[in-house]
Amino acid sequence: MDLTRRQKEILSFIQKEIEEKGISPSVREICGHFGLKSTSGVHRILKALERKGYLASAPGKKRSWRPTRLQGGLYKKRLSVLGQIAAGLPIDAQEEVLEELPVDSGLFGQEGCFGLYVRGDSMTGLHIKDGDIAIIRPSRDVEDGEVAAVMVEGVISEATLKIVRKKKGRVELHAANPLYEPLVFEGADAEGVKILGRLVGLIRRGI
Amino acid sequence: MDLTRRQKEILSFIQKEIEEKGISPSVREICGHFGLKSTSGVHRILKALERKGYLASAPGKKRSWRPTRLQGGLYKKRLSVLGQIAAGLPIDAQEEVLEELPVDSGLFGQEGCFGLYVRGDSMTGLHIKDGDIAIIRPSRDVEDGEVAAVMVEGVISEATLKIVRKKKGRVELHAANPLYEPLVFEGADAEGVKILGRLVGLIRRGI
DNA sequence: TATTATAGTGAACATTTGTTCACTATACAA
DNA sequence: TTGTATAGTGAACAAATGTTCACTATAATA
Repeated sequence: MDLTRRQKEILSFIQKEIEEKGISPSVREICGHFGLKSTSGVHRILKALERKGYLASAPGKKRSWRPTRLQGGLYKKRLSVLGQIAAGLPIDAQEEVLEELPVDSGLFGQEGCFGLYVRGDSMTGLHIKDGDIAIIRPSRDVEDGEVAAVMVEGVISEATLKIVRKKKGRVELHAANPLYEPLVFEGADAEGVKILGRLVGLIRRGI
Repeated sequence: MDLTRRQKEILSFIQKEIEEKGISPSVREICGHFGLKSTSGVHRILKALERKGYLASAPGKKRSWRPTRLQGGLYKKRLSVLGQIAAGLPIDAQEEVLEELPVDSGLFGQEGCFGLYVRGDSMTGLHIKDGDIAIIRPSRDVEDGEVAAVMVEGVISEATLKIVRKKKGRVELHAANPLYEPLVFEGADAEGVKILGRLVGLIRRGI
């Protein structure tokens, strides 16, 4: 019940194609990859792989040859989109993942980033639109003038994007839109400002 | 960006079929399941789901409609950034790849997309900044009013982002910035407008 | 030797299937 | 009202594709 060299080659080609492209190769595409000129030889090999239990197909249906065993693909670290973050919960709470984007989170400089759907028009001055996905790198603190995802205990119950301005003894949260007044926190109130992380990137889809 | 009821039904049917049977349903199988008698209506819905980023397909290939997310992340294809495209060269010329982003190009609805670095401020009205990476889906043509990467023979020697407006016998290329005058091409000149593809997404790094 | 399993070529067939075009209809908003 | 987005029907085209038949060739084995 062992596989011949050709059978192994074709089986692994099919696995690779499905992994890379998401659809199974046609018989002619398999021929092309191996420089073969006739489909019937490949078709016979597919039948052999089916008989030996490595492939399955829906007879007559296009691109239906596929492996029976799911190759346990270890996918790269993906980017989680956390829609709303309940107050007090740590960022790494996994229950809130709304979506996993097929993006290596290292794209934005460091792993461990996460995404937040942007709602509203408070950041249009920085060309961040409603519907965008803001990429946040977790951090307890940011520099003066940087954009951060923040929550304020008792005031803002979900994460919002703000420009953080630090003055002596107070913290100002500015929108990038003149229609919105800055929020100013002084003294003890400034302690309530919780910084979730710094804005490091943006993804926009469905334009 | 929301889905209609029909769109949700069809998306979830495709997900279920792939999960249960291992291959994507054909357009006619989708019709059959919902008791519809014509494929073109379903096809239009598939295109809508593609435009909204929920499905991807390999155009013309059988049974290639499949989810881009919320399902199995089998797709690892990366996104190539083509900085400048020399006039006359086909889009698929691989020599111009400036960078490979660790992003599944299916994130933006369809495989085969590529990126272009955005330079200048001509698209700030659409909140596209200098330094952004515009994600382009190759296409010979776009609908009136859509944003596209275009070249004009003898006038624009590298790809630029423009809003394409089609009138009778002429083509207008608008910037999304009142500082820039639209370019108007009439008659024979309109033939020189080469559309490289449609804007489908955006990535911003290093904020 | 004869037999068997495996591979490959070449041609052809019949379907499946994605895609498009031209209509119609409905709901909703400007 | 007009326009726009969404759905649906019906017909048709062109290409992709699985499958089969008839051949040849090579290596291993009884």
